[in-house]
Amino acid sequence: MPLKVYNSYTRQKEIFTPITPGHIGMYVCGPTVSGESHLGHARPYITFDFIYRYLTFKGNKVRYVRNITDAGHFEEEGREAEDKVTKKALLEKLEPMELVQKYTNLFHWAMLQFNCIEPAIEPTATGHIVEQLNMIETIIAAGYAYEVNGSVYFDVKKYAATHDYGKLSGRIIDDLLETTRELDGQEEKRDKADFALWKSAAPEHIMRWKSPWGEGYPGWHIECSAMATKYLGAEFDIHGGGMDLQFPHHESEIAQSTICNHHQPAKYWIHNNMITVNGRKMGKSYNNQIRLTDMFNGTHPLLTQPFAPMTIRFFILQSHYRSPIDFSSEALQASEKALKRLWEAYEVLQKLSVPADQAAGDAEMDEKIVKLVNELEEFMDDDFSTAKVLANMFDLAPIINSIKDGHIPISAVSTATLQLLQNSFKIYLEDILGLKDTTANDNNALDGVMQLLIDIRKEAKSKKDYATSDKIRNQLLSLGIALKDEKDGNMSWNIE
RNA sequence: GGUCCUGUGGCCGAGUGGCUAGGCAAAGCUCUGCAAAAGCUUCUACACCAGUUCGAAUCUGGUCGGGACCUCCA
Repeated sequence: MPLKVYNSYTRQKEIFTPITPGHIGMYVCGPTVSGESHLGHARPYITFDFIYRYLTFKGNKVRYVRNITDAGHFEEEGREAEDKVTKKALLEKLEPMELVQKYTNLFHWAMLQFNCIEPAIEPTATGHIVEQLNMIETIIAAGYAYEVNGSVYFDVKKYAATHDYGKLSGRIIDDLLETTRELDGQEEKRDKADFALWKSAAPEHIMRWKSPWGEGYPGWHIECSAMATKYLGAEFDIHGGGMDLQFPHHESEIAQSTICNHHQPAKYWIHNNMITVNGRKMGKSYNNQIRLTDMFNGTHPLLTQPFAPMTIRFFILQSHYRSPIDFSSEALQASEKALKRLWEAYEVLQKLSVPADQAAGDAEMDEKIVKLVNELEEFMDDDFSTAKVLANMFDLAPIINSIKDGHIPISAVSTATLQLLQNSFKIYLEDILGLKDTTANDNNALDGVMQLLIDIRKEAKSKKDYATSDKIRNQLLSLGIALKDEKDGNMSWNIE
């Protein structure tokens, strides 16, 4: 079955065909490490993580490149046209690279919490100044950029005369909002639509590099173009990022790369939608961000409790990546419970076993299971519909639990079907959706203690000493350990 | 102002013109010493108005509401 993806560039779902069969180049805009990641940042990285996982599952070798923006984008509208990283560094009295390192480490830690597979290459902007300078020189030589007072700007008007500037973002240059504010550097530009490739650095600016136009630092857009070209070539398969990057960032990347490489950089542009708070995009502009560390700790006025990284991942998976999701503590709570239920069914499933070569005793049930399982790939092939994948899994969960409870006899399903079900749950839940058990316990001592308590409680119950059995169960619960009596007289437990 | 997206049951959210999305919450039942869990059942909606169609949540037009981008932004 062919994979179909929605290409932002053509605004339609297309059959995905890698440029080189079996190999895929994917570039995703990474974080600007001038501050701590918030909930909104989690979405693209989780989204492109399951996309990466799925492409790999489909038998492709994927080179996943995600940059670290550590040079800081100049603030085009800022009074001082200061480098963002530098500005914060001064406030915190840290060396710029010290700050960059701190937030890079924090970012990596958060990605680990979310069970995101690390990219194959994670290039930094500061590590690719040479490549960026080369690219800028090529653009100047081609006549599409000009230098003013040590800064270099891309000539959008000239480019647009012969190229499709605005196609990706659906923009018409003449319709761009007229800004009335006096902006730094604005008067240097020949046209308000022009964007900076290189900015001359003021004397107090710490991050600076030598260039043919004097000391300065690179513009934001050029870094992605330079790194993507270096590691993935003039044309690669996928370029991803948040929808808010379509303009001007990705539009500008297209223009730069097209002039340098004579080619639109990416065959497929994939953009994830935003996470909103009370209907408003989470971000700097609205000052409504919830930092990831606050999510994990529950330390934010909007949170009623801490939320585990897997809960957040599951929350994101429950809606389609191109739909906006509105954050709320209630919605997260629902996700937490749903994930728990699904995961417990999954654990039950892995413990089921049937005799080899058993035929299906209930053909209808057997077929139903096979159908639900086979649809999983169909859904993922349809532009990564993770929400539908989960819906089918929730349809399968009661069947699994019923088999365990005996409401559905184990003889109803064939050996092949049970194995298919077990394998598929593992592949989709763990390998593709990237979920994992967060309550997993690998402490042998605790296991032993729990077994001891369960034995004592069993004994008490058999003597109808309910005072003792209830005491054990209640005390454990107050410690956050839930003990459940099962049908066969056994007891199971898990840490809440 | 320009470009675009969107309005689904108590809440969150899938939705390809005709077929129960799913989750959470709630209620009832079964199981159970009690509880929890689990299973079964119930609650069955598509902002409003008009149109196209045998048939529209799904297409078209309009009205009203919400949002994104046009500035750093995931």
